[in-house]
Amino acid sequence: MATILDVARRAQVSKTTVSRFLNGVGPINVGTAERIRQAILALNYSPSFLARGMRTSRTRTIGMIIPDYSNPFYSELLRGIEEYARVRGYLIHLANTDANAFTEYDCINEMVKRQVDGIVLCSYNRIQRDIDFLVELTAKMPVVLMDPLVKNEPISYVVTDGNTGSAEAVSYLVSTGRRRIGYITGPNRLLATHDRFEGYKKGLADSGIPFDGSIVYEADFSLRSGYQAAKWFFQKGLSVDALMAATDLMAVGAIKFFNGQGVDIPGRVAVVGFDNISLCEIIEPSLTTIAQPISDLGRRAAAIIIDAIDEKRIEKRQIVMESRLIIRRSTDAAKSNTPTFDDEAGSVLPVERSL
Amino acid sequence: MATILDVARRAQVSKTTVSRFLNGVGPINVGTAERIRQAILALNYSPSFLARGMRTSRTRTIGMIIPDYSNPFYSELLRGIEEYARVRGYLIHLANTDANAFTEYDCINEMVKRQVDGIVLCSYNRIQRDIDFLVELTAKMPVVLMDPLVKNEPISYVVTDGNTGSAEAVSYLVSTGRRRIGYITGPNRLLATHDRFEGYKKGLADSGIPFDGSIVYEADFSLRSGYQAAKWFFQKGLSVDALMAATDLMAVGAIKFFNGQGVDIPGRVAVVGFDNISLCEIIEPSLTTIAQPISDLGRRAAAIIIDAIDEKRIEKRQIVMESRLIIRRSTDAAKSNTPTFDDEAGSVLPVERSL
DNA sequence: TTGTAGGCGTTATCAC
DNA sequence: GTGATAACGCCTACAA
Repeated sequence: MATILDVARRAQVSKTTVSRFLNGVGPINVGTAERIRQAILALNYSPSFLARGMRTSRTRTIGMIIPDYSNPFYSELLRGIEEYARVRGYLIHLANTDANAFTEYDCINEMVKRQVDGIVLCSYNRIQRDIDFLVELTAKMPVVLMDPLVKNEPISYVVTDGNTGSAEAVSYLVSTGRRRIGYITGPNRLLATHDRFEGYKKGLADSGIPFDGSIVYEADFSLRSGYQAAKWFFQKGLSVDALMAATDLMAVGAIKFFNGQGVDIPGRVAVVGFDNISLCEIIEPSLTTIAQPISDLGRRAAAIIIDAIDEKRIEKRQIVMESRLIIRRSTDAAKSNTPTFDDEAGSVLPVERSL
Repeated sequence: MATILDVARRAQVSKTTVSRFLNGVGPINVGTAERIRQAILALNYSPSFLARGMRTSRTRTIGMIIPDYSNPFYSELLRGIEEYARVRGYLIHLANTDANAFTEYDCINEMVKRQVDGIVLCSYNRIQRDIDFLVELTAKMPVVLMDPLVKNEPISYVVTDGNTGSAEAVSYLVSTGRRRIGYITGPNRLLATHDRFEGYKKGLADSGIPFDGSIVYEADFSLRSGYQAAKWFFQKGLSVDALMAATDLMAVGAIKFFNGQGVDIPGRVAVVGFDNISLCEIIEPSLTTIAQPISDLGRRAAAIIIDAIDEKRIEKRQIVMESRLIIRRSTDAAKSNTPTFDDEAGSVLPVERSL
């Protein structure tokens, strides 16, 4: 590989000048610039990321840590991040934690050792020691969470408002005549879980329906756990006429169970998910859901990190995106099961708050 | 961050000795070693990847290039690669090409510039100029393809034998009384496509059924294209009693269409996919498929690269894994739609051939 | 068994 | 406008 020195020699200048040319700093004689350009072309030169990184301690790399490859939500998020990052000259380091707290810790450390410029963390891990660790980390490099962890901590995040959407979904269900609305919640330690659950309760309150903890099941976001949740409701006599789940994956699991038992959806029970992953249009009945602008979340997370680096200000930003109810067949028998093959749902206005 | 010099000073030795200690080369006095160990611990030192990379031109990074985030096949493959790589101290650089040849080329170049130690390429791109480019690349660093591109080129690959499995599936369909078996093929330029298609033809021949090109539809591996394929068959009068697709995603698309039209599966038409992604158990009817050991493919690809680096021999390896027919409801009404929540299908014996 | 010294390819700080 | 020169943190002959 050609080095900057090779270019310098060929253009008959010093490496300093070539470096200046490359980084666009300081004035350069137009003729000189042209000679350098030629030399670079002729030698097919491209600067060494390693050497650059060593000098600048910037690697043009973003670390992304996710808990579960099998959830298409993360694939979609990844897409948003990776596409945006690449356009701006960044590459992604990807690692999976299997929702394990120790692995998560290891992954973060590995990324830090690799000197990534920033980290997008989809954490499943929520004890105070880890929060402290993250706050400390945030002081050293941009970190963006895809779950707001704990309120009032000075950490950037990009999330979807799960409260409003969930409340809206409840109202919608009530408007279609449902009264006993069960809920499949996620891991209790996640704030996103709380948000959505609170929205569900708020929706009930808005409709004057008393909250009933006996029709709430705690699952773990996985398809399997959704399946088991549905089984639990079923074995209890299926006293609900609607079921909301904190994620699509769990809702799909529930539908699988109900389908297997011949429970009519939406006739006997309506089902509502959260996320709007592509699975919603594949499962039958197609799944009504509270849509997150998933790849947009990713793009914004990447933007926060890259802006922070490029503009050298590590300022915390907390972005809350709006959700949107998408009605499909699992709550409305008049809807079709046919996929639309649409691209991502239209734009939503984010609510942002700077720290 | 502490440097090797800090450690050296604290342990009262030279950087050389610390370096030796770190890399386990040359003899070191046991007492000295202990002092170094302490110093490293006390300073929370860890070597700079950048500096190391510069000296050794190794980054402990593997580049992975995939064509499509929305296909769970790649998520699963990624999982295999990433898990295996991490255990051996490697991290993944991930990039998506959207099945675009130019993007693919750019991605490869970006990875090379980043000095990844090897590349796992899921290519969608097959013109000779690119093959030459890859052969050339292979001389410089380990490259593993997940599609054998062109036969007889000295490039490593890890693939599943699509021929045998497809033939087997045809025999199976015939054994259940099917005679008119249509086929949804993939992009013509991919060898994996050919492989599976040839297997299909072989299966027909084995059963004494004449091949009929008029019931073959060329699609592009996407769900949408499978949907359209089914529509095409349907509009032609649905003269087939079975339909095989070169990927699960296309088969799922086809099922979606048939379900929408009220076409009975498997009664009116049986459907068979290829891959065994988790979607097979989510779609209804659940999808009979020719299973690839997906995450195993990933692990082996990663192993080839890491072995090549660690053992410093860039030897080409071509691994062909066996597939396995999994019968579900889309071909057999007696089967259930219930997901098994099994982990990956049992082990299969790979056939390997070294160059 | 350990230390000295040089260089990997950049960028940054000075001078000129 | 341009060029020496000194780091950045590590590995590796070569010496001792």
